[in-house]
Amino acid sequence: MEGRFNINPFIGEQEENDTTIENGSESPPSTTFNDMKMTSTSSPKKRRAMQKRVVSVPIKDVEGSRLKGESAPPSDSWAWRKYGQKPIKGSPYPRGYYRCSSSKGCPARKQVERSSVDPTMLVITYSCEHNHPWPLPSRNNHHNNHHSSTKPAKPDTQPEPEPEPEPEPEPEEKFTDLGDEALIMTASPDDQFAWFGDMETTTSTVLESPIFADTSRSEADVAMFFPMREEDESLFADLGELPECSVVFRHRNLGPEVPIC
DNA sequence: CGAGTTTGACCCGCGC
DNA sequence: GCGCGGGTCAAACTCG
Repeated sequence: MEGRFNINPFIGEQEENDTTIENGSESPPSTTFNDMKMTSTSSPKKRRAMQKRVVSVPIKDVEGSRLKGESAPPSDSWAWRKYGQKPIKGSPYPRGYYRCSSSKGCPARKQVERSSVDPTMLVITYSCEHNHPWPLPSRNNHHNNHHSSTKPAKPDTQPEPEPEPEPEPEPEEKFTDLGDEALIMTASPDDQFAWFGDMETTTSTVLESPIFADTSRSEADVAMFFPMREEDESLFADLGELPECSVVFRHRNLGPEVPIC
């Protein structure tokens, strides 16, 4: 685990605009850059609905993964390609923009910046088109294991932890049942998602999400998203607060992986 | 040579 | 209508 700090993109979420899209009923986005532009997070109006998840991670943990520089990306299982960086007003730290490079059409993106409030925390915002399922880290993505794509080179940029899965052709259907907002990702513990449990248990990851704030989420709700075995339950006991847009890790033998965006 | 990073410019939405 | 700020593009550069 050393070199890899896994930040869970599916934790903590913040939806900005879900009004435009309803379950993919909207015409399929061409997912082109132009499109993405429209989806940028700041404008809710015309921008394509994007699911956002904000994750705060103790930078320390990240650093741990980065043996060398202070910004070596916590290698997660996915490849992220940095496509921009900008100084953010009000924050002494720049924000890095990453795009999923694990697969071609991967719509997932993430923004990494150090919290201006708490410099020891790294705030990672994951975004994905509403229509798209969160990249599902399939077992096939092992290549990510060697955090390949992301070059370990970057010395002081931000970390990039995110599982970027392979964009499936028509994933929407998968989530339809789960609900537009529900993000359920399943993966075996030994898979890329292992980081999830790892992260939660070994790091004091802070989940920031409106949903969290809103304690209205009952355990029952959580249960819905975290159907797991007892052992798992205990493992994720602390995760009970995961928001609907979260990831559900299911053992392979328990059922198919179902990512929900 | 390919993949990823860096950096400046451009575009778009929002607030005043 | 204008300016600001955020987000993305794209060319150039670096590294394995």
